[in-house]
Amino acid sequence: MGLDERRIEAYFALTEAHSLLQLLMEEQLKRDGDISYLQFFLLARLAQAPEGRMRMTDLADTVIHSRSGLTYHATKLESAGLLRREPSPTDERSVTAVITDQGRGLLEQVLPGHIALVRQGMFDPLDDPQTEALADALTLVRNHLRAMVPTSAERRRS
Amino acid sequence: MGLDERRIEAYFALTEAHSLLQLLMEEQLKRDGDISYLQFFLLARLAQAPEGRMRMTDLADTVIHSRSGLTYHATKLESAGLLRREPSPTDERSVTAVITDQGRGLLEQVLPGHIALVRQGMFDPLDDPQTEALADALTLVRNHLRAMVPTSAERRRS
DNA sequence: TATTGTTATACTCTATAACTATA
DNA sequence: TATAGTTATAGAGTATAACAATA
Repeated sequence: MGLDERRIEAYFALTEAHSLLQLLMEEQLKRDGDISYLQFFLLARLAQAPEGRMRMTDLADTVIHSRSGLTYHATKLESAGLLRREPSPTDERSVTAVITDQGRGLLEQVLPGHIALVRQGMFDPLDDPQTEALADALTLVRNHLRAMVPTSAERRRS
Repeated sequence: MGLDERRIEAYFALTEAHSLLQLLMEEQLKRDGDISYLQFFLLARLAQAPEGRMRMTDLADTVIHSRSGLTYHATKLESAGLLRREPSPTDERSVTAVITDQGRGLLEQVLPGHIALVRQGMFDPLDDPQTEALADALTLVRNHLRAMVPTSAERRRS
């Protein structure tokens, strides 16, 4: 078939590891902040952006969803007071999503448990060199995939 | 916070890599076999089990879903002729899911494109030592998480 | 009593295309 | 004409608890 056993194993391990991790995360985030995994990621992504703000379309691309899907979640997060949407001054078609203080507060509330779970679930079984190697490889793969996957705007065109 | 930048980066890379990969997979599987990622995994898991058969509860655990969720998908796959359900001879409460010839046929139809995509998306950016290291680390993490996550029966009890 | 699988039900999420407005 | 975001709507998937049958 052209892809050796070792690689197939690695692929399935990636998928299953991520599924299991996500199951644990979903529980933790629900418990600590009554928030979904996806919404946590949206807030986390916003929080690390300059001034906590990002254009809707760019935000959609980082989380892979269709724009309508992002609108759906943005509406929910906005109702909960965790982000707000502002018109862009430079391009009036654009909307900028901004994380609120309350949104940052929720992140702070949820992050300690989240990070503890990441450490426990993902890094406890690895020593330092293995951790380095994993980080290096995953970063390469992620960057490669980013280039391969069309943006939400590109997908829409076709 | 106790978890260094490198590890947080690796964690986010895992999540994003898997999301991007899944987006590509979903398209490929839909196109080549009109099947979802989850249903592909159910069939693939069955196909690699002895005699292509597995107890419903065990199958649910490998794919992480609730039992009712598995019943939902098993019903769809059965309607499509891709698996069948048989009563277990040893325990009459149990149901055994068995992949059909048609199910194996669909896997064969879909696998070449799938494997090509795995190679292109996941392994093209890695050299051999990096691939080895990634496989080793992900396998350790996966096994560790398997032990951490309660089975569907255990989750039900609580 | 405990376990297996199913069902009913309500809910969340997703995806498409149509729509408005700005560029 | 192309792009940004929203909306309407329809469909897929999910989770819970209640259920019947068996251990």
